[in-house]
Amino acid sequence: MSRYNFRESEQKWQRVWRERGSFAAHTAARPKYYVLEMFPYPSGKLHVGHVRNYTMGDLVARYRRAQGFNVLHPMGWDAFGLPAENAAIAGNVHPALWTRDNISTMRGQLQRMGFAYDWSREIATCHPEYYRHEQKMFLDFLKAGLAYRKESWVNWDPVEHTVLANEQVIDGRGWRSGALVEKRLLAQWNLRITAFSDELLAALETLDRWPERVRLMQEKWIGRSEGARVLFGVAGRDEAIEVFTTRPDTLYGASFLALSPHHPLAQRLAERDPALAEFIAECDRLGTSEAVIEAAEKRGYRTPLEAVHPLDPARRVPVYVANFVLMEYGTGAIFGCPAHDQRDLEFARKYALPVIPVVLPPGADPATFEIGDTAFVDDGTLYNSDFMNGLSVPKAKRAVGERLEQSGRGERTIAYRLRDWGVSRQRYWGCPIPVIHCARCGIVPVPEAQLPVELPQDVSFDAPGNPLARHPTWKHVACPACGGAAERETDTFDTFFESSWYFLRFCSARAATAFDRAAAEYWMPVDQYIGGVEHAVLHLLYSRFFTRALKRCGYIDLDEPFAGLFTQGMVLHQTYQSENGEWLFPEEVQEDATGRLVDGEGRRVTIGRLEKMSKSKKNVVDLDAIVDTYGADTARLYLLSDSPPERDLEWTAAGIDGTWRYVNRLWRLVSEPAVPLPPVGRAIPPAVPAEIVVVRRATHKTIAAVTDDLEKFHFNRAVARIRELTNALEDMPVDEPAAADALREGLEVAARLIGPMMPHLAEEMWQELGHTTLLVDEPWPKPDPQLVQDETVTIAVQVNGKLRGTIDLPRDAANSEVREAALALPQVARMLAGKAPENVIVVQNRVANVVIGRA
RNA sequence: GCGGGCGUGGCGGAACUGGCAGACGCACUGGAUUUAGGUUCCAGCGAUGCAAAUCAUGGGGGUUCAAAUCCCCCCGCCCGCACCA
Repeated sequence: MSRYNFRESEQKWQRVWRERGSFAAHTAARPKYYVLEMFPYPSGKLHVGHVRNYTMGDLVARYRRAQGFNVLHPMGWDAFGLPAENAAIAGNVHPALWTRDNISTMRGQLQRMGFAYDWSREIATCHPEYYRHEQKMFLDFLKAGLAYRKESWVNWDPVEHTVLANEQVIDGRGWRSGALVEKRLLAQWNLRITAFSDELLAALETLDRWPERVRLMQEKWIGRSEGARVLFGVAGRDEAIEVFTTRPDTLYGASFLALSPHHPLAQRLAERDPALAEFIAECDRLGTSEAVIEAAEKRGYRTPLEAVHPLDPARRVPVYVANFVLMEYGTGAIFGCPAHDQRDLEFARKYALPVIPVVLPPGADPATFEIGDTAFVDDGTLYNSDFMNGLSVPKAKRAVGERLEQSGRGERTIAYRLRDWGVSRQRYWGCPIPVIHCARCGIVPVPEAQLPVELPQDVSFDAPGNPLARHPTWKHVACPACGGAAERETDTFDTFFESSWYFLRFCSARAATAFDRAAAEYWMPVDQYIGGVEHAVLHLLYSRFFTRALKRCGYIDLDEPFAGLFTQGMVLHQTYQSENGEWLFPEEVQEDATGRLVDGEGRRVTIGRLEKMSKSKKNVVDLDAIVDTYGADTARLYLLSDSPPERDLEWTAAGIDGTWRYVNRLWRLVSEPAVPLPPVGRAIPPAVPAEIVVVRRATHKTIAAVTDDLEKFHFNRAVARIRELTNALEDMPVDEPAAADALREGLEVAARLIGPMMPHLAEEMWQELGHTTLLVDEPWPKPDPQLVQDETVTIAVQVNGKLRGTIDLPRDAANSEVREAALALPQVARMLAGKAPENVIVVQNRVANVVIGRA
């Protein structure tokens, strides 16, 4: 029995496609389709998670191509980033070389998978030919007021002299140095994404081919909330504290004010109050991560200040500095109303502050209503609130807003959670920010003619700090304005900068400008973007902003870069640990004679949790080994078939084995057909036996179902349908007349349908079936409408909603006919016992429910 | 903490707009073929039960002729939280 020779076949077809330029995209009159997968960071080797992503993208690209679309399907490298620098520090290899080698490895792996990319458009963002254009964009943003410099807080590692990412801060210490992290204020470049807050929020509604959850996450991230700014006086001082609140209606329930540790007033007080300074320092040790801050125990420091209530000057409330108040949101100060906010309530209980209810729940008695452990946060009727008494919450908000505005003690306003995008990084391996600092002229943009500002090659990583800043000559330049001695900016861009416009570069990857406008206007927006849900907010929001910023600067007339988005799940694998707790690679684990899992030396191995594949836990599979053993197509089909694409997938050895067996079954069906096949192109006789019609129906139903499934990204279901068709073809009644014709029809359909998933095998099948064309150039099959619908349907018969039997009737039979047939079923008749049913509900072609009185 | 999501046999999952729960596969069991292993083929496979039947979609409640699907409460797990990409 022959096995499918994937080694020969995959190499052969990859060569044929390459030689024919099958996947090169050109602008054309045909309708375009731009398929894009989130490009990888070249971290070393391709990860199975990447392959899952690209397999889906390839399926879409090949499917749309077969449907006659002019498809653009490019690939490139998000090549700047921290890991290259870490490798340089750890392994004494230059980031550029490390990156180049990784790209070369990973490109080879992608090519082995047979993905239909237009390789002539490959880009790597670390090349000056790429990043020079974003330097120009930055200068344009600067002119347009979309880029500016401001001080912001960062995690500082005092040993390494570097800024740390939140993920590099572990329990308040630098991940490598172990030093206690400090917070520092640093002048940083920012992009004014908040200028587009409303637009970015409103346009989410237009993204109807985006997952609901991603739109929701972005909506919450932008976090528009209507509220008020309220001025509290400070007793005995000529000073005011401005707070932002979404609940100005609860102002009479205020029992304290809380300032962010970074609030200017808090900082000023700390200068003369060592205990407060120590409290602030403690808060700072939490780092900048919002998750850590919010999860930490809520703590406050009581300052000697008392705030004067804006609506009642006789009332005073204490002023705290609290670790949970963020300087970045609102005004960096809040008023606490414990009765109607859970966090405030916990704070009030802890520091024995009064809890004054001012909103009465519907039906509650004002004389007895009290707040226990739970704040009342819903709508109700205001009381204890002077002029607001008796109003509902929305009406009270309006009333207090007007009152504050009249008295000059505040105003209604809208706050966003969204903050401007800090793009400065104190790192070497990134795109240099093209400005020059001159002692006389201040900040001077690098003249466009001098772009790109290239990274110096000769840098060292053997000392702490940013190698760019330490470089002996690079930063020293003449000021373009006055000609005097000046210094380059040594910060580089956040790597999200590169990924915020790469989809535009792909439209004309070798253009002398950032992109050719006509090409971009032809290809954009991306019709189908595919990537991990972990990018749901940052990358996707930055790209949406960037596109708008480019529009404002006259680059392109486009608002939304991604018309369709699909977010796929992760690839998980079992973890294994040895007796001493070390992680083990899957291939280090075996079964012993008794079926227990052991390592190479026969020691007991414990099975850990199912987790995302990661190098640190060693629960990874080697892609090259998989492709060596099973071939690219088997890996591709397995990744598509085992789980719904949006859900996580567990990689198992048994799973890929099963897929490999199917690949061979499919190949045998074509290479060793049960009956000799008729020649290519012979028409199927008009009249064939009923047994053959059944198979032909299966074939055409499969076309319809698979097409529908692919449209809806139900790839696992599409694979199941094709397997059902294969089962039907294996059971072909070969002795019937025209069986061979129906078999050829079914096999050709199977090859076409499986083409986007297993392109090499499909091409091989197509050739084996006698075709001289390339399957990749064949159109997508269309089902015969006559053969898609069955003539009879099976209708479920229920009694009181419980299945009691089924009846076969012609499709679309009259309700009366269904009713009669249902009542005639012996099981039903028995339960009726001669009585008439109370009701019979008939759902066409589906169900008949006989309702019998239960009395 | 906040925001988002998920939960169906031993396992991955299927089930359209509320209409036959378990398609398709993995694993397993029995049988056939094979020198052996593997492959291949046939049959079985949610639970209890001889059967009739009953019970089953994380748990509890509700709406409905009918609920995996809609509503309320609870539990568990996963993802994101702004300098990882």
